[in-house]
Order: sequence, then structure tokens, then C-alpha cells
Amino acid sequence: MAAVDLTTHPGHLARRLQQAHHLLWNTMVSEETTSPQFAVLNALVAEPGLDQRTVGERVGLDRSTIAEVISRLDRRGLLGKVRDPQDGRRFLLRLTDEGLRAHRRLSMRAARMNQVFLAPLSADERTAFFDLLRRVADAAEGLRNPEPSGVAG
Amino acid sequence: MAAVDLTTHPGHLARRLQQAHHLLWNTMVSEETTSPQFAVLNALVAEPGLDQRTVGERVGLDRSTIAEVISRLDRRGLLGKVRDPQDGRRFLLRLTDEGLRAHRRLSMRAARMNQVFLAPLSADERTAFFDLLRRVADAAEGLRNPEPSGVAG
DNA sequence: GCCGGTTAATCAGCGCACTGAGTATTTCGG
DNA sequence: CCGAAATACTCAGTGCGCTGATTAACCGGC
Repeated sequence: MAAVDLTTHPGHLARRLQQAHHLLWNTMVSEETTSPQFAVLNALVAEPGLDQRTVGERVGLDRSTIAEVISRLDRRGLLGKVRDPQDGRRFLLRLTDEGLRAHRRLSMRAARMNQVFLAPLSADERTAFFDLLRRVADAAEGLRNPEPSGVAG
Repeated sequence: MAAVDLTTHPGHLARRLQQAHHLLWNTMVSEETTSPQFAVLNALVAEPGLDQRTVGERVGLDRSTIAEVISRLDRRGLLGKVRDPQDGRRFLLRLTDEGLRAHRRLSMRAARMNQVFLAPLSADERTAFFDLLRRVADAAEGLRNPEPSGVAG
């Protein structure tokens, strides 16, 4: 009766999109290294020596999740953790040679996968796709950390 | 060095979008009933008496996940499971009165939440947003179940 | 030097999401 | 009617993602 059309619910679409992506990633990129794990490798290629919390911030993962992801990458020898001598609470993270090789290999495969994933869209539509997703995600993330509401001091 | 820009990776954006949505759902719709749970309630409002597997198909969840979601809704008394007398393998699912009430309440709140979630987009952009997400998700899901490739059989 | 507040990381607990293996039931072929 | 294939569901195992509580380390004030 009063049932709703879920295809007009952005959350439902976002979940389906992510599931579809996960499946494609698994078949076209890697069965061992997941997309969030790749995001962490990528962050450490861009900025070696980051601590755990900051990596989480860069890739959008909370403290608990980033800890698990990093411990898996650590177990597999793709990165190394060392205590920050300046601050004993922190671990400084750095990719190993194998981690760097993995990142290179996965980057190329991920690029190919993205082509397949976005194949149904024209070039203009891809631009719009990125723009719309980014704007909605950014705005919703902004609701979480409300800026002091008054930059005009 | 060779680090990639994750904002051009649809999978990364999809994950961020879903996380942002989850957060907003939690604060604006319900802390007890998740968005996938609502999708199940909605499917059973539209088609009472479905079996577990078919519900999963409708909302896009695999056999294991749908089993857990349904068992939680069952424990909370929002739906009832009865063995299909015609086929002893199936459970027929039906919302309880409380399940129907929950669906009504959540529908209204979800509609309000969607307004907030999509606030950064104009009406035209929302249409484009839905269209682009649907097309990409549909296409990627299609890669999983390859149609017999030749309807003209 | 010590106290209190803050911060980085861990741990416990919940929920979503998948695969692969196993069980019970139905259905189809002989 | 019986055995084999198919089907619905369950269970074990892995991984992402969150919150709340805890622990260890830092940092400011006194």
C-alpha cells in the first residue's frame, strides 16, 4: 500500500552502488586487497610517515576501522609501524617495498576497473557524476563537524 | 609520488556517500532500525508474504545478510515468519501491526532526511543524481548476472 | 613535580555484506 | 518409488564501519 520507491532514496542507491563496486573490485582488481585498504596504501604513498588517526581522516575511516585495516596491511607486510620518538602515543606508518609494488599494481588495475564501472556514462556525465556525489557527500560530512558557525568572528 | 586522486574513484565516493548517509539516518530517522532494515519492511509492505530469498532480491541483499536482518526484525517483533505449508523450505514473511506502524513512522522521517541529504542539489541535479547512480549501479549489477546474451533466441 | 584535560590507540559489542560449506526439503528423471 | 539435482535456509569465517569504554602518553597550569 503505502510502500515507498527505494530508487528515489539516495541511501539505498549508495548502498547498491557500493556493493556493485565491491563485486567488480573483487573480480577486476584484487581478492586480497580491498578498496579501503588501497585507499590507505594510496594515502601513505602521498604522505609517508603519517600516523594512524590522520590516515583515517584522509581516507574517511574512524579510529576503530582504520586500526583493523592497518593491522591487516601490517600482517601482510605491506607497511611498517614504528612508535613516534617525539610522541609515544603515535605510530608512524610507512609502506614497505612490497607495499609500494602492491600500490603500483593496484593503481593500474583500479584505473581499468573504473573505466568498466563508468562505461555506461559519457564523458560529460562522468564529470557530473563525480561532482554530484562529491557535493552531497561533502555536505553530509559537514553536518557532522559543524564549523563554528560564524567565520566572520 | 604516483599517488592517485581518490575523488575520481567512484568506489571511494560511493563509500563516503554511504557513510554520510548512515550517519544522517542515525540522527534523523532511527537509531534502532537501519536503512537496510527499513528496505526490508518496505518490501513487505509492498508484497506481504514474500519468502526470505525474494525479499533479499528486492532490496539487494544476499542470502546470508538478509537472514541476519530478518532475524533482527523478528526478534524485535516487527515481522513474523511461518513455514510455507506448500513448500517446507520457505519461510513466509509478514509484518506485524507494530512493523506496519514502524514502517509508517520511518517513511515520514526518511522523506525528511532525504530532503536534508539532497539539499545541496537543485531539482534538476537531483534528477540527474538518481539517474546517474541508477544507471551505474544497474550496469554493474548486470555484469554479475550476464543475461543469456541474445534475447532474440 | 604533580594534577587534570586532551589525545592516540585498543578493546568490546553491534550491524552490514560477502563466500563457501552444510542441512533439509522439494522436484525431476527413471 | 527412489536417487539425483535444485532450492531455501543456516552456519562459519572474513572484512568494513560505527559507538562507548579503557589505557597510555602528552601537555598545560600550578
